[in-house]
Amino acid sequence: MSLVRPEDWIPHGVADLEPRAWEALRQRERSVLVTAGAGAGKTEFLAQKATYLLQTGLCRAPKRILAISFKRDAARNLADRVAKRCPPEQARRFNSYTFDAFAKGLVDRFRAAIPDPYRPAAGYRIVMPRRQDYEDFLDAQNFRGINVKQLERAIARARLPVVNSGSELQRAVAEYWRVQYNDYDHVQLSFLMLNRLVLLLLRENPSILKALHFTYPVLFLDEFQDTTFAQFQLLRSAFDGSEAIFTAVGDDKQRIMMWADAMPDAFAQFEQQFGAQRISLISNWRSHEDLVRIQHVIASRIDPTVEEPEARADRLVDGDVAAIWEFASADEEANCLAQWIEREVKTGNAEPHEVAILVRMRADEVECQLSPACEARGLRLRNVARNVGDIAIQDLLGEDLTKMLLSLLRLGAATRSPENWNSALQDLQFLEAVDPADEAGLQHLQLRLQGFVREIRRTLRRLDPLPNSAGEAAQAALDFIGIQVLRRAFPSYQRQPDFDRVWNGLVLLLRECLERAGTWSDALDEFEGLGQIALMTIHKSKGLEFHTMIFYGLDNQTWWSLTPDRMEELNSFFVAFTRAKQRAFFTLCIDRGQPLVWIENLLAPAGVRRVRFLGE
DNA sequence: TGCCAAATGGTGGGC
DNA sequence: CCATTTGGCA
Repeated sequence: MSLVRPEDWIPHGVADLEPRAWEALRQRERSVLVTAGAGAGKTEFLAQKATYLLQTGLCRAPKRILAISFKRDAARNLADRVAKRCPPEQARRFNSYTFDAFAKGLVDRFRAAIPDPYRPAAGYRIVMPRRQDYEDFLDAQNFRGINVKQLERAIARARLPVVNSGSELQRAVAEYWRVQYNDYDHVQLSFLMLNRLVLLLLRENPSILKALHFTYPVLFLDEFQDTTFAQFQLLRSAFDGSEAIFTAVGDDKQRIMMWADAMPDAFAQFEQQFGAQRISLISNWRSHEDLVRIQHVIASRIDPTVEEPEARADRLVDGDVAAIWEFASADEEANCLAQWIEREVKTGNAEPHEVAILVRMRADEVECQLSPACEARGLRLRNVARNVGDIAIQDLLGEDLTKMLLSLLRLGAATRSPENWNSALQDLQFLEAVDPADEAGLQHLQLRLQGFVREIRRTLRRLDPLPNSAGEAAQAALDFIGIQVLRRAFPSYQRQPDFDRVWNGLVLLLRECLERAGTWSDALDEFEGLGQIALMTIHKSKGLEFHTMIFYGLDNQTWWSLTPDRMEELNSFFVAFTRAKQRAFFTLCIDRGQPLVWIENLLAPAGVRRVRFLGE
């Protein structure tokens, strides 16, 4: 593989980088903290920098790049972008993990090196404790002066070994570890516990630390503003004292996870501990200049020193691009919103799935409030957080099982679908662990898939697209994969309850979709949320973008905490506003509460007005 | 058991 | 902020 000289390297898939992005890309002497507002392309920047380092040989085999994100989506997205630009032997050296996957990987690889009594049995299980589980523990162990938040924070900060003495909180943490290790063959570890185990592992094993330092001279950190104390500690314990160069990207104006233990000063800590140079990007590729101007008013309120971004997107709509819509009643609000969206769709301004309705909280209640009015106009609202059975729709859609079964069913519903054929073939190749170089093996898979497609087409023709057919259709696809094969390939489906949770949700949602769809193809579209208006909380919308963003409920009851001195709430408002590519609207209903006068005063000079919304 | 005052939750993610 | 739950006490 021939390498590109650094001075000859050019970006891939984008026209060019802004000058500051070039500076941050070429900085190899020290760590950089790339701060940038919404839509600046922070993730894309990381993908370009990875491509640069790999293609120029500045990161040369066997050295690797370690990229760490919070969400699986983000980690996968980053890996995909690099894989698209680099040949496989280079892309393989770009390791994109979530914090938790990275921690678990270390525990699994070096389990034997974890000192007693913390070394977990090989068959340990991952648990995701919910509030109730912590409460039950505190109840059972009679820790009465401790609440769930305190316990969780204490576990996140505890250094192993935990001494079972001293404060009640410390005793609770020690007791918690003991209880989780009670049945040694079925040790139950949460991700928080895995994090603490990694710290212990690295402290006790300098050789592992050395190996890490050797393998990963380059580190990327995505969404750095949301780093928790535990995660930051893990990074420090793993890479303090190494030569590793970090590239962290983030936006502290979008820091909205402090209530979930994110550090209040992650950027300052990073600059200090890792001697990082701060570089701010100024382009906004998402929103047009009229929106960017308004965004900057909010941004300046959050951080008076922030630079005004340069809008790099075109304005494609006429009329107001931002406003606060006032309604006389909640019913009028629902009807007018549905009517407004219906008109937008009819006039071709925006597709339903390009419109998002965002809420502060309680998306389920808002769904009940808005859904009937939407349905009455033939619009569908998808509340991504809604549970089907025991799993949220958005989680269900992210599951490997769902993705595989969906492409198989798609093959049965469509006459020709090269896209789904390829993804089904890839899934099959992974499931059966067939080597990409094994021509005969691949040939065999193709034949098997061909046979299946014939069969599933027959099945779907025989089964009417009605709710009662959901189970049988899904089962047919699952049988093709084979449940044993699936479980071998995906450890997360080995436990029956874990598999059932996904399976039941899948069948339930498919059944629901078949209630309103006329064909299998429509039902699968409905399943994926095609042509539906997305409804979600601001937190879930982070990182996403929509043609038109409508925030439901800009009143002092929904936003009880949006006061001039509560910074994190203003950040939330900023995140909501900056999801919009073309237009951002906010609804206010006197039924529900009073206007937020200080917010209106802030936005008024930027031309955002409160208007009494009238339907036609 | 019933009453009233005080506390609490609400926004999330991870193999 | 406010609806709901919890806790103390009679």
